[in-house]
Amino acid sequence: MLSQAIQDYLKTIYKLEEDGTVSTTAIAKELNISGASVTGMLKRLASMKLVDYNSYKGVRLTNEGRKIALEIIRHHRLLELYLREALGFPLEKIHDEACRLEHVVSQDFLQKIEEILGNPEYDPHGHPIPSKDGDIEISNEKPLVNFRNGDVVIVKRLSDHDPQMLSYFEKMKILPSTIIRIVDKAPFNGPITVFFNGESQIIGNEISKNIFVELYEEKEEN
Amino acid sequence: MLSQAIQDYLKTIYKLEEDGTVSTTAIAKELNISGASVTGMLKRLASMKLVDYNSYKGVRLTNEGRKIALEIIRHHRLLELYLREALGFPLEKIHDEACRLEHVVSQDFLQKIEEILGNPEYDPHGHPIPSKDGDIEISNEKPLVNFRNGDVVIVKRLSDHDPQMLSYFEKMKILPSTIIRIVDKAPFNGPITVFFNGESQIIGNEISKNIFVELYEEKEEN
DNA sequence: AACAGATTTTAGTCCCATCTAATTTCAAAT
DNA sequence: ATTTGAAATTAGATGGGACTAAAATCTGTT
Repeated sequence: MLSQAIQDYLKTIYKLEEDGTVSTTAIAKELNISGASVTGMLKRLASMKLVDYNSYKGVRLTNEGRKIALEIIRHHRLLELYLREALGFPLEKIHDEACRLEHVVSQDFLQKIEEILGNPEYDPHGHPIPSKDGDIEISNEKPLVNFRNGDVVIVKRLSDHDPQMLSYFEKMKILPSTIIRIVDKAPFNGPITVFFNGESQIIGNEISKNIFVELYEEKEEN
Repeated sequence: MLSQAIQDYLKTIYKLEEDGTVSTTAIAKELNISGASVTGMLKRLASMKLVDYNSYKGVRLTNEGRKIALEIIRHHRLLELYLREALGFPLEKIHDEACRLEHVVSQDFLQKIEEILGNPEYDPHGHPIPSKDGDIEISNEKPLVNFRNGDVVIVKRLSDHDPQMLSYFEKMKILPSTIIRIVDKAPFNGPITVFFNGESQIIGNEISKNIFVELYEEKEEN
């Protein structure tokens, strides 16, 4: 069994990898540890063939490393959903709890909750849940702020970095599947007036960068 | 936060404490580690005021140490019950899973599952669940083997050390609350014929030492 | 081409929790 | 009272994973 520390490194590298190779400093920041510690661990991970590492040039996951990262992410997202659906956790508390549980739950446990949840595809923030084999949907939603007046969009995913922001989303009832019409974007990166759930709301420009949406295609009645 | 190792030591010492002070070797056996390691840790625990420790004379929990041990045991037993009741785990698998989860679940998590379980008093093996303040029922049931022909007893608790035995109990439907009549004890520590759930069964002498029961007092109809 | 500043790595330390081997202490029996 | 065998402790080592301080490397700018 890989240590919790190693699992956390792999998970972090996976998340950061969207922007090409991953720098020592980026990992250090994400995990709140010193750069020197990261260098040390990257060498270990490289010797275990979990990452490809070149001094001063950053790091990438190997296939093996990615597989493990996705396994942990699978645990995390299933747990988040279970905490929310079965235990009624508020959105802003699920992340931390899942971060601790993800390293210790057994396959039996995961199988049970997956069944109970009905083989879900997305976690409560809208992230896709990797399959047992490590397949994961590639999603390409964009931040709300990128869209234009009059656009009607559907929320696909919320950024989950800031618990307070999540708490705000929950209070506002801005959640995955929410359908939003952009009424007005104030100039100079000002607030955005939107319409959803039957009323107008104003949301800040910064926050709107953390709501990831797609253009909403009206479905035909059947 | 105390390390998982420390939590495990305290839990183990608590369990062994029924027989007065606890020896280094007993702890070592229980945790599957060397005696030398235990001596080292006992010194640390003593310096943290979690145990009273005298070289060569064994160890006892302080009140503070006992409080923490009971907290962990509370986690463990609530989790065992939840795994069984809510997730349908088989009896023999709940212990290991709970051992891993008990160190990482939050108070929020425990509160939720306690609610869902309806503030239970016993875990699936029949052990009392400590309260939040660390109060725990003192129970005084005796092994089935101690009773005599004709006695009618109620199962209070099953020994949870051997998963295979638990699996056997489950298959036999010998569980806490089961009412058993002792029909015949074969001589020379032979097997015991018992009657319960409408049929006779024969159980081995060894196994009967792991079923803890009390004399059953017939309740009046009301 | 060389320098400045940021990034990264090296060198050396620390703490936790374990280990083995060697030694000490205890307690029971002669 | 001495011996002896078990139990416990000490001594010293190891690996994991973090740290700080110092040195090395990279990159962008002049």
